[in-house]
Amino acid sequence: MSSKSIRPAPQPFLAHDTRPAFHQSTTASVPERGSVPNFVSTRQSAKHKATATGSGRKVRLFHFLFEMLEDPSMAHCLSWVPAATGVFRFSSRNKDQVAALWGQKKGNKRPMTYQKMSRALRNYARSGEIFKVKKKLTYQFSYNTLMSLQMRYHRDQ
DNA sequence: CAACTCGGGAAGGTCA
DNA sequence: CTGACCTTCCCGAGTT
Repeated sequence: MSSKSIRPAPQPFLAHDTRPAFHQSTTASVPERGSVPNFVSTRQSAKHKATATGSGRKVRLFHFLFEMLEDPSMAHCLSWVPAATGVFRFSSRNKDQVAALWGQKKGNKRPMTYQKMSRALRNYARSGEIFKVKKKLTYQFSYNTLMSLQMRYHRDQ
């Protein structure tokens, strides 16, 4: 012991019964036949400056996932879990689609898969951005992460 | 039993 | 060069 993790272990903020108050999933049997998201062209503009107001960092995986979650056309891949703040779940069938898009955005050599992407997701538990919830293919943004994500999203929109 | 999902250790890459 | 942040591999274990 000692010399390991002196931190109080980050924790997810209680999943259940918190008011949604955010989205409002238009849950109504999402047609499984997805296709291509609306944006697609996520090319990187040579060099991203944005050294203005202290922003201008590389896009992180959780930023990307949040944007996917806000895009209705991606509902067949992942979506918010109703009545649970910051909780989202991947579609068992199309989870690799999200991963593939992430991989393309990053310009990886080999195609990204859910397996590999979830490895990165697991590391988020250590840094406290996202936690795994006991349900299959389900994760939860930490409260702080969710808040900053919403601010960035509405600001950059 | 097979297919999936989950959890990490470990090493490799990219970039500011 | 260094650290942050993944990416890729791999394998064991628990579920479905």
